[in-house]
Amino acid sequence: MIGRTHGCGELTESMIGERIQLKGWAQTRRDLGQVIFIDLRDRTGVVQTVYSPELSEEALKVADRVRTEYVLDIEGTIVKRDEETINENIATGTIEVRADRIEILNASKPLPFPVEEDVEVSEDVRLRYRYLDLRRPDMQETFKLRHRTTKLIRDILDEKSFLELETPMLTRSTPEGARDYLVPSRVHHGEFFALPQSPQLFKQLLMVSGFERYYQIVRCFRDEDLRADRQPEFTQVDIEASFLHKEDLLDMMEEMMGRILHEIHDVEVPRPFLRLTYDEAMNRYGSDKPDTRFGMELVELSEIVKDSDFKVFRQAVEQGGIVKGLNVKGVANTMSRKEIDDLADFVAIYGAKGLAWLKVEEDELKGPIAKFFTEEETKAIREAMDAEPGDLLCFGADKKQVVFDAMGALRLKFGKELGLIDESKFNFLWVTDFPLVEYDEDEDRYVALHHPFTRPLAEDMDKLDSDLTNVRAEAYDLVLNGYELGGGSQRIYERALQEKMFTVLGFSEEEAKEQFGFLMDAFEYGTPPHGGIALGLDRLIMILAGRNNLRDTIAFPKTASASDLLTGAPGEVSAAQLNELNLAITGNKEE
RNA sequence: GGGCCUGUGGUGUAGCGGUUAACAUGCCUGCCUGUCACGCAGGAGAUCGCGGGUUCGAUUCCCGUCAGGCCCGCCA
Repeated sequence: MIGRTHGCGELTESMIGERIQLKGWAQTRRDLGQVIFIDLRDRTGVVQTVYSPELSEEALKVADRVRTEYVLDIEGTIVKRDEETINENIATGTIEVRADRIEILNASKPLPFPVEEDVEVSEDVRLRYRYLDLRRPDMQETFKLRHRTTKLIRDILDEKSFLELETPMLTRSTPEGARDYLVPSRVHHGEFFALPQSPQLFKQLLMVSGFERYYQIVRCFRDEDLRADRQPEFTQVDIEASFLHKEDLLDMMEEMMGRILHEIHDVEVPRPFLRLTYDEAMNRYGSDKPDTRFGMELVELSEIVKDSDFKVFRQAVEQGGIVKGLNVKGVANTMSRKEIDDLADFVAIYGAKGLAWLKVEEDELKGPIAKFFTEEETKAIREAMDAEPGDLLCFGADKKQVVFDAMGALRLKFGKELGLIDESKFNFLWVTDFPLVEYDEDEDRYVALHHPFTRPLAEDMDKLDSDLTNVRAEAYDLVLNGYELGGGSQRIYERALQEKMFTVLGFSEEEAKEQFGFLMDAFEYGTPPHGGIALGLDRLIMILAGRNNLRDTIAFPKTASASDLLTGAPGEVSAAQLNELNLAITGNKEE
């Protein structure tokens, strides 16, 4: 078979008169009887091809049989279009290909949905025919963008002397963190591998090995429920370095992000990135991944209202909780009473028992709770919240976490609904000084907020015994437009400290040894100080591509219920396969 | 595990307690030499996701279930 001389989208006016050969898909066919137009598409773009008796009777006959998405091989000559037949909607609109030979390389059944951009098709149909969905030009663009981004990341890390090293997919299940995807071992009766949640332990071991700078663009697996920005298998840019100060690492990441934004969107990201401590982020935005593309920050009101007659506020503070306000500018008179009341249902999702509110008027605050506040309290609230007539003041009063979650979500909801978010912005920031651990009520013990290998902040080291919940971690999260793009930390590299950490987390000495002994053993052989970060590549691409769903950045993603509609995975396996693995399926689905 | 939304020709939608289930697009046939969302004429294509209930009668109302989506829990 003869090749092609050009891509459809590569043809330009400078090639007029050239004889060329193209291969691609019939995007549309316009049959006018004695002249037929076929828009031919390949991954480079689209060009109009023409068939008529003057060019070739035979080619016209073949073109007559062509249907949408037939695969074609054509030969012809590039000609300039007449002025009045120019199509400004396509890049090659000033020229066309007069074809004298056309061969149908393969036919296509009528499509389940059109291969075009901006056509709404239900998600299940798209996923069932993913190979057609991926043919759509906007999807092709997303994956070209993904390629360019990963190539740039590789180039940058290579420049900085990082080695790309691979780590196992079949590894050991560890109790901390997300639920593992398990793989039964045939050789070892009753034993299982786990697919990696991340290559965390291996990359640390590579530091022990003296590679000093490692990276990997690597698949990770977490058997947890999905979200728009969460898939059970996803790709991480995994980075680890020895002898590199935290500041140098963060700076390098900022440079990387800056270069990506420059390359992909020709945007210059201001550096250094904003930094917020975890406490600051929570207090100002009610989130550890704040979207800073708009203001509307939460306002601390606990002090002002702690002695007020409004029992809900007073008691919240008395019981160790907080009161936060949110000033929603200028909506007091545009929102109906029902719309305001419905906000209570919204915050209830996050565990809030209700939502107090006040409308700001010229000389008073109006609303069901207004009567509870003294003149001084009212004045203080107005000042603290920068209240102006027409504003709607919303209040959350409860345990800290409930207030943060509810008010943070409310802030985001209004930000989106009121159009306060500048979609052209790329707001990066670092969140630092996370708590090292948090208390897990279900497990009745402390669990690592990041993971158990995260180094406590040096100045908090002495609080590990006395004041554990106030020990901060030397950890940092990278946030972009309200998405957690990645996170990392400086690691523990001494056996004693690692052992201490496991003790704090409630591990017995035996358990720690059994599950992480290999790591602690390694620490005894000259382990360098090290730290690293992992970026969610799919999320980065999602934001860069202006999508709001991770599925659009993964070629073959899973549905919200973690199945693959294209292949039908997961599926049952034969009794023979189970036998070989010494496995038996017990019970019913319902149980 | 829980909450909410959606499910009607291939696709996207409309609809309503009683209809010949509507529209657009796609598909098929015919006509057409400058279209580009080609046009024109004709045609085929739907047990209204599935099961049960209420009712004289259900695509429509109710319950359950399945599938897809979003969210909470979970997850870094």
